[in-house]
Amino acid sequence: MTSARKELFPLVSADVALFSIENGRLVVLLVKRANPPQRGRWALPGDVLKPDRDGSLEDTARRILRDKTGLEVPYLAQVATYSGPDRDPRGWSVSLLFHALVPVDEVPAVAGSKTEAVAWADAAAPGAGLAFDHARHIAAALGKLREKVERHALPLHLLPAKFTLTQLQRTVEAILDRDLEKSAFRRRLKAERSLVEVPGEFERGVQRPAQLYRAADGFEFAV
Amino acid sequence: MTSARKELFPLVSADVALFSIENGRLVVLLVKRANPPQRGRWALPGDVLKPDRDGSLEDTARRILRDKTGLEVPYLAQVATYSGPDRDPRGWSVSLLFHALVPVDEVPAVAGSKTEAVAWADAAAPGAGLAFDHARHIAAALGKLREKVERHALPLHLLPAKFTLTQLQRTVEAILDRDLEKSAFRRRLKAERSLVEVPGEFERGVQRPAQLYRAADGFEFAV
DNA sequence: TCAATAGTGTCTCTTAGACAATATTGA
DNA sequence: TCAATATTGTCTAAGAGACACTATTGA
Repeated sequence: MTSARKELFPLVSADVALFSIENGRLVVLLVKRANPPQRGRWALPGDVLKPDRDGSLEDTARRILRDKTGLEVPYLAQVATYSGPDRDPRGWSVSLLFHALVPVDEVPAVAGSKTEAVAWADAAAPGAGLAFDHARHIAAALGKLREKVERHALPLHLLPAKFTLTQLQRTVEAILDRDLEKSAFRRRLKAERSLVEVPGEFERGVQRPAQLYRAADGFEFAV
Repeated sequence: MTSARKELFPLVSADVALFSIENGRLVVLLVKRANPPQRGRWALPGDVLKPDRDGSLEDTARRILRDKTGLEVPYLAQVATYSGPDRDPRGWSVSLLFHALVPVDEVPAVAGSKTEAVAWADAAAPGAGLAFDHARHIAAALGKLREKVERHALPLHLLPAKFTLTQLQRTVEAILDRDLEKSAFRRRLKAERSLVEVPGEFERGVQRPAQLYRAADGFEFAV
């Protein structure tokens, strides 16, 4: 039976690269696998499709994140699909990779509150020894994220509801791993409609207060 | 058994939007379905994954094109994955959509040589009444193609091995559905390394001969 | 010579990068 | 007043669009 299944029906699953910002660094969520195969190794959160519970593979991805982190993510999108007989020791498999963004102010909640072992890893260098082909998955998910941001999509889903332009710039810099020119960056933002000022609200510090902004109504993380 | 399969194992398949140029128009290949479901309706060429024969879903896509058209396409890439319980009457299904390009000089061979009913349709208006969600698939595949070309990827796989700059420009215009400025277009090409002159070879007509070019070694259809 | 298209030159406009100058707060 | 950023302005360079001009062939 197992053999028959192997021959005729591939294993279908979803994996999620959940990104956030921690201390100004772009990080990705890993979980320590509690079950075989690859038990004990770090991996992206993932699970097999449950046709009786999931209305789509995107639903599968959302279910995975709910189960592992308790979060409803504000942004989730397909990155790529991987398939073949050798990716998973259980047999012919298809897995759909998603990437998702979670606001920086929810990061502590994720890392702290779970019984399962979860950890944030540097997105650009998640470490060696990951399960399956997940090192490649992370690289692909990051590549897709960078591609969008390079094309001027604003990763507002990584920020709190209200944020300063400098915070946004630091976030974009963390994703692209390079410094941006302040005045050019701000000029670009003004030309768009993605942001709106929150009138009269400022972030205060030991310096001139910074205007707070929020995402415009109907904002989407896309070009 | 069928019911058990429905519950536990989704149907996994691949569909391919094969694009080419016909009389200066961007066209996409449709086949008339010979078997249920949706028998007799026009659809993208597609088939279910055969785990015993396919090394990946990309292999499935190549096999589909080989079977329906006899062609080995020079370019094939993932567009998106669609999934859910209601897309296909046979039950929970996952289908991976690819787009592919075939050179304009192979178009007559495709349309003519097959026993199955195949036809080229206008890619931007493939007509009503397509099977499944394939109208949406075509739109998505075309959107992905346009996105790449907008980002300055050159669709050389749609052209013969040797081509003129005007032929290339017409091809890009067919994809984007708008006219381009000749001098700006050529300036852009010169700045890249994607093309090389074929020394001493020209396309002749009733006008000044046009220099022939070919894709540079290692050319890839990407940004 | 002319029609037809290949190929080039030049102007302008927009946008991005570099960098400097000014603004406003808490300490 | 000063340190520390926020915010704005200005110069320059690169690239894109518009448009016109020159080049070369067959008929």
